[in-house]
Amino acid sequence: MNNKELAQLIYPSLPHTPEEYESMYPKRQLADGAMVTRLGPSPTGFIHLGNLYGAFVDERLAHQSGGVFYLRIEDTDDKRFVENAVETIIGSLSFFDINFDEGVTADGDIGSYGDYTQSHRGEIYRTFAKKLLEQGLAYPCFLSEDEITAVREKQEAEKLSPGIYAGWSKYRDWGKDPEIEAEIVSRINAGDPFVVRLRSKGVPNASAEETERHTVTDAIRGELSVPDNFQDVVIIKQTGIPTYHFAHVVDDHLMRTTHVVRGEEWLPSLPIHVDLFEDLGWELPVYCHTAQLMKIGEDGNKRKLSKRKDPELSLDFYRKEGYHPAAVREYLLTILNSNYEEWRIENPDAPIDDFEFTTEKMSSSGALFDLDKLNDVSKNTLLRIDAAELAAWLKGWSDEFAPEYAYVFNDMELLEHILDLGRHDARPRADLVYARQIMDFIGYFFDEAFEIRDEYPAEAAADKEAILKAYLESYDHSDDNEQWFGKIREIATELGYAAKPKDYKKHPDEYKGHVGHVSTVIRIALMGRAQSPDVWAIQQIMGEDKVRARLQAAL
RNA sequence: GGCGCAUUGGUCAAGAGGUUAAGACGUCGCCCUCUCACGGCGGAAUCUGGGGUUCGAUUCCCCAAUGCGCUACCA
Repeated sequence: MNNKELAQLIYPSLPHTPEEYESMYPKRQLADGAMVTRLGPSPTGFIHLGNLYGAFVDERLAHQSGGVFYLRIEDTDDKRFVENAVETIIGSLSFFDINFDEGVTADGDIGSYGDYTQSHRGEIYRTFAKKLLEQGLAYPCFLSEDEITAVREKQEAEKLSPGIYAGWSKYRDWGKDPEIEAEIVSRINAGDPFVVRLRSKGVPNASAEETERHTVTDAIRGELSVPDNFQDVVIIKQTGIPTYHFAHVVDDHLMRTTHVVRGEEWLPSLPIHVDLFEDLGWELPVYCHTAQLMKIGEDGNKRKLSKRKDPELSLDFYRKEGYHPAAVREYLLTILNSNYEEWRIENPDAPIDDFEFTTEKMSSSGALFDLDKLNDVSKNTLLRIDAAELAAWLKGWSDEFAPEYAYVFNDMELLEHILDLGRHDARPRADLVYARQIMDFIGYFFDEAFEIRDEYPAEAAADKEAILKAYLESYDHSDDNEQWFGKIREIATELGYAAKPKDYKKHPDEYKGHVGHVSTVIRIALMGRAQSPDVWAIQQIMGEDKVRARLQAAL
């Protein structure tokens, strides 16, 4: 029996030939330089910051070059399936403005390179596996789990590389031994379970000098020197479903992906993929192996972000806290491309997509996630969003994640005034960071959240009533900022406080305190806290009634 | 254990065979100022170590250390 007959025995009926698939999925008609990228999540539905980081690279590359970005569901591991995962994935990403042109959607596939769900592509994978079988580049393997374990133990004892490769699976050389050939045929006929393994061409356990190497271009890391693969990896599992390795090669070829963006954890299996691409006679895509996002662990060491331990890793964290998606994107870009911040300083108002993203500027070492930096980026990002938009966005956030703040949104116009406080000054305030923080920051405007939080300053606590009484009596809501502060100065002076802090600093014995202490008393009565934006501006937004009521209550 | 990738301040990082080794966040101090924020000025803080190559290396090479990853019919 020859290879062809064996292949026929294993896969007797397949609807299409490899050539037919090639013509069903022809090379894409795209402009020069247009990149085709893809995101291939498994359907656990869990998308974390690391996924977003990678997805962002895919999205930018494709959309910046006039190419195509598509979603493929990689569900070759049936144990990982989670209900509604696809919707969750698409939803999480679109929240961050990452949208697909093609692939799986909530209402079926879009695009002519599908099916985009790997578990629906069994016939395609089997067709190409059959081709490899016919050419003797793959073989059926009946090794049981126990046998494989035994092999590995023996290899460990002999200090050899673990795995199935030349010399370790009798099925590999099936053509040479009639006895094995007979066994294979009878077991296939008997319906025994088997896997299809790649018959690798590399020399097992060769020394560094003897190992053949291939040069592969990585758009992030430059030229990679990849050794020959000698592992007979499984390409089709017992279930008939391909492994990642095989699915990656077949899909990315047939879907005409030009750039494969994936985490650096794939680097060690690159030899397998190179081997497979060569066996199938296909051109290699450009690989972009991204560095992992890390986090500092309890032990002080860097470590990969883990979904169990790190709440800030889950995209939900940002949504629940109310980080604006634009801020998260902005932050991600600062760690993705080292020249981004510089660009942003030069182009403070440009849309983020105007930035020319390049893989060359990506770091090949893993970045540590930095919440401080995110917060800073977020402050500046929010400054670029106008109050009405911000208010609407906050409402959406509250509706979904924080209904306890519903009272904030009863008067949207009022909210806009509050949010705009000090934002249009020559040197705008930057104190809005994320929704939950904003709710607290502006809380004193609302009776529902108002509380006296801070202590009255020691210098003026004794005069609290006198100050507030005098203030209330002199209060004129139509005073402008200057008139208003003039009155505070008068009150301060009358009660024995310095009208200017400097005077008090120079002659601390001559005064009880200074005008700052007096205004702090007023600030606390009105806002409940010792720190706030300009009191006059706040009063104008609050309205006279509320101002008088608060002062009265504090007496 | 084997293999792969990585290593510039606390964090993100630019950088080139000869530089006072950028910048941002954070931090500290000062200024502005009725508080805070904003803004301005200034400070502390970095090339993992050891060998080479070289007149000279943080930069190139080797080794080591450390970190991360892979070593599945997971992805």
